Amino acid sequence: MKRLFLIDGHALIFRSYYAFIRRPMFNSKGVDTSILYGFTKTLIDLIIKERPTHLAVAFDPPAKTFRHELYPEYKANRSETPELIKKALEPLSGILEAISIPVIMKPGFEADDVIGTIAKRAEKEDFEVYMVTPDKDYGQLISDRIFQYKPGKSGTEMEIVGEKEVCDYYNIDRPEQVIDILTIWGDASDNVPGVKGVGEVGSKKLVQKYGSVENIYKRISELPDKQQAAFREAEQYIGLSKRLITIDTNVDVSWDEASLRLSTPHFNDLSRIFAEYEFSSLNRSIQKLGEVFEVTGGQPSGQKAENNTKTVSYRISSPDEIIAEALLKKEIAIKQAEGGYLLGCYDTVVFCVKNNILHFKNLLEDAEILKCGYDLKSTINSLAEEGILLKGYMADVELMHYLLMPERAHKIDILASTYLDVTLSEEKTVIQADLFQESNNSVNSKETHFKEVAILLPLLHKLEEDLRRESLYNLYNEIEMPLIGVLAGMEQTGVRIDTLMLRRYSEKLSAELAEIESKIRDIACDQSLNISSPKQLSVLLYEKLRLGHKNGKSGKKAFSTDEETLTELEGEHPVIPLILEFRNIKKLISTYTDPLPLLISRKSGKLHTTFNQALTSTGRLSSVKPNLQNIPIRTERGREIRKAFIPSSPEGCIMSSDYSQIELRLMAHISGDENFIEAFRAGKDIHAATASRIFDTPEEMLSKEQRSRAKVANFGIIYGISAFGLSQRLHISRSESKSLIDEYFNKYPGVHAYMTNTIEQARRNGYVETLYGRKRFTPDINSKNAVVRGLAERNAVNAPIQGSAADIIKIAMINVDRRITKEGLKSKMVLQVHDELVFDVVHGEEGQLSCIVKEEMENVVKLSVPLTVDCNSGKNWLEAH
DNA sequence: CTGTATTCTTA
DNA sequence: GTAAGAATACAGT
Repeated sequence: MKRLFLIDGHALIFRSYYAFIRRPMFNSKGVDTSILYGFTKTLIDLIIKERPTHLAVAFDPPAKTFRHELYPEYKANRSETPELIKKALEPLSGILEAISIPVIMKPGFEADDVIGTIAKRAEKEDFEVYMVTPDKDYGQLISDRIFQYKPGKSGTEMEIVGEKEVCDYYNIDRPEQVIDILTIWGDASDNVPGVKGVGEVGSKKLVQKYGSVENIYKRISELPDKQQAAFREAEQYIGLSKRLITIDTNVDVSWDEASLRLSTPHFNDLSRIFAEYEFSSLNRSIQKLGEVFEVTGGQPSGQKAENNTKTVSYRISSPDEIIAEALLKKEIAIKQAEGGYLLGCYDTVVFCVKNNILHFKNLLEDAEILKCGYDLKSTINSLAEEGILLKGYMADVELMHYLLMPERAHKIDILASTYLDVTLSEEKTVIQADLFQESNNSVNSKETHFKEVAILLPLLHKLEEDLRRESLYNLYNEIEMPLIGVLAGMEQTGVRIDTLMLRRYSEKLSAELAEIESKIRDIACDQSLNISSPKQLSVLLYEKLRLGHKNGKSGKKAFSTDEETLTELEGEHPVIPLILEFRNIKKLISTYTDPLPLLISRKSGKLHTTFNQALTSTGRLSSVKPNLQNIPIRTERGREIRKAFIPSSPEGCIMSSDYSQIELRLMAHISGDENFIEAFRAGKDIHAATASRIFDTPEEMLSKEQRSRAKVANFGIIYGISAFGLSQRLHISRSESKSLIDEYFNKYPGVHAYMTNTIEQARRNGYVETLYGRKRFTPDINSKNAVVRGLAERNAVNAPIQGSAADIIKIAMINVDRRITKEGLKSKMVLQVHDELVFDVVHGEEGQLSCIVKEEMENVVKLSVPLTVDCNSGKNWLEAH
C-alpha cells in the first residue's frame, strides 16, 4: 500500500509557534529553538508512527499568489509574520534536507493548491493520501482515498477525517460542498467575506437544504426577509469569495512518484544539527527513526546536552526523623499537597496525610520553631480545619519575594532557579510531550512537589539576606509577617450574609430589568437585541438612530457605549436613560445579588473572601472569590446590597471604621506643604479649603461646583495629575485645566516640590518608597516614549502615598487584632477595604471595641497632621456608614 | 475552549 | 491621572 503524506508547512510552523509561546525553548546560546523543535518533533513522530511510503512538505511562496490578484484585500487583515517564524525558515529547510524530505513550493499558488493538486493525482495512482493540517478549508478535497490528518483540540488525540466524517460534520452529501459552506460563512482569517449575519450554523442549514450557493440564489425568494437582503447584498462579491475559497487542483506541478518516496535520512547531518540546537530527546529518537529505515551505522553519538542548572536532591524520611531534625534546626517547611501536607527540613522530606497531621501538632504549635511556607496563609487556614494553630515565627517565601520585587511573578520554580540555581521540573524537552497535546505545564509531578518543600528553607535564607540588604526586613518582620495570621483569622471568620434579603432584592431587580429590556427592544424595533453587547448597542445608537454626530468625540471614543459617552447623549434620545438603567441593574444582579449567595460556605454558613497579600504593586491587599472590596455604595440601588452584610448574631451589630482622607493627609505629611498641613491641623474640610485657595474665595462663599472641582483636583494630585486627565474629568479645555493645576501648585508649593522631587528620586534610584520602606521600582522612568514615561512618573508620585496608607492600615490591623485578643473581646474583624475596617460586633462590646479600634487606628504613627478615624455601627454594613 | 476588549464596581 | 476584580461578548487559538 502506498501512503502519501502531504504536510502544510506553514500550518505546522504556526502550530509549533503557538504551542511554545507561553514557555519558549532556548538552547544554551540563547537561540529560541521552539519552532524548530516543535516542527521536527512532529515530523519524526509522524514518520515513526504512520510509516508513510511517500512524504512531502509544501510551503506557501513568499510572494503574492493568484488570490491576491483576484482580490487585493486577500489576507490583508493578517498581521506581520512573527520574527521568530521568519528566522526559523532557513534552519528548518536544513533539517528537512537532512531528513531527505522534498519541499514543494510553487510561485503564485498556496500550499493548499499544491497539496490539492498532488492529492487528486496521487489518488488516481492508487495512493492513500493524508493531508497534514488543521485548516478546515481542506475538507473540500477529502474523498474515499484522501484524508485530512488533523491535530485534535487540546488534550485530544489527532484525528483522521475521511469522507464520512466531513459529511457528517457539515451535514452535506459531498465534501465539495464544504466550499459552499465556507463561501457563505466567509473566512475571517483570510479576509474573505461571506454573507453578513450568516455564520457556521446558518450556512450549514442553507447548504443542506439548497445544495449550493448557486441554488440558494435561484430560490432566494424562499428565504426569510432578513436573509434575503443579506444574500442580495452579498451577490456582487459572492462569486469571488467562492473562487478564493476553492482550492485549485490543477496547478502545474511536476508530479513524480519517485521524488516523493521517503528516502533514508542523513543521520550524521541530523545528529549534528540536533546537537547544535541541543535537542537531546530528538537525538534519542533518531535511534527509532533508524529502525524505520532498518539501517545501521551513522548512528547518533548519543551525547547529551549539558544542563547548567543543578537539580534538587532530597530524601523521603520518617515523621519522627523530621520532627527531630526540625527541633534541632528550629525550623520546618510546610506546604499543602493532594490529600495532606508535605513537611521538610532541608533535604529531608515527608508526606503526611490529613488524618495524621496531628502527629505534628506539637511541633507546629511550638512558637520556638520557625514555620516556612509558600502562600502560608492558605496552609494556616487549612491546618486550622484540622485543629492546628500555627504559632510563632513564620516565613512565606512568596511574600518575601513580593517585597523584593512587587511587580514580578513569585512563582516558586522561578525563585528556585534565580536564587538557588536549581531546577524543579524535569528536563523541559520531555515535558513538551506532544505538540498536538497542549503543554501540560501546570500538572506538576509528585517529585516536583517534594522538591518544592525541600528548597523552601534554603530559599528563605537567601531571601532573608536580600531583604536585609534592601532594608526591607523590618517591613517584612513587623508588618507583613504578623499580618499573615490576622488575615487568616479574618478569612476563617467570614461575614454573615442575609441571603433571603439578597434573593428578594434580586427578584425585584430582575423584574425591573425585564421591563426596561422590553422597552429598549421596542424602541430598537429588534426583539433579538442583546443590550449587554456593546457592539450591538453601538450599531443601534450610532447607525440606526444616528446619535452623537454633533458631539466632539473622535477616534475610538466616538462609538463607545460607556457610561460617560452615553451620558452626553442623554438628551438626544429617550433610549439612553433606559440603557444606563439597564446596565446599572444588570451589573448589580450579575455581579452581586446572584453570585454572592453561591459562595457561602456550607460549613460556616458565611461568606469567606480570600485576601491576596502578595499581588498589588503598591502594597495594598486585594480580595477575590468574592471581591468584597468593591461592594457598591455610590448609587441608591447599589447601596442596598450592603444591607445584606449582617452581624453573625442577631443581637450584634456591624461596625465600620474608616480613615478620613488618609491619602491626602499623607500627601500633606510627606510633601511637608505648610498650607496643606495647616488645613488638616485646623480640622478643615480639605476640599473646601483647597477650593477657597485656588479660586481665591472665602470658604463660606464657595459654590458646590467649586468645591467639587477642588475635590477632583485633590484626587488628581494623588494620582499624579496631568493637564489632559484633569481636563477630561472636569470637561474643561486643556488650557483651563493647565491653569487650574498651575494655580494649585502655586497655592501648595510643597506639593509641587514633592512631585518634582519624587520623580527625580525615581530617576536616580530606580525606585520610590513608602514611609515604611516598601519599594516600587520605576524602570520606565527614563523611557523615550512619553506615554510610557508619563505612566511611570504618575506611578512614582502615587505609590508612596497609596503604599504608605496601605502600610498604616496593615499596622492598625495587627494592633487592633492584638488588643481584641488581649482584652478578651469576642467581636471579630472581618473585612478590610483599603482605608476601612469592618467588624462583626458581639452585643455589648460595641463601646469598648470602638474605643480600641479608633485608638489603634489613629495612633499607628505620628504624622505632621492628625490621622482621624470615623467609626459607626448599625444593623448592617450600610447602616454602619 | 481560551484570551482579550469593554464595561462597571470599589478605594 | 492611581490601585484592584468580575461579568460578558466575541474572536482567534
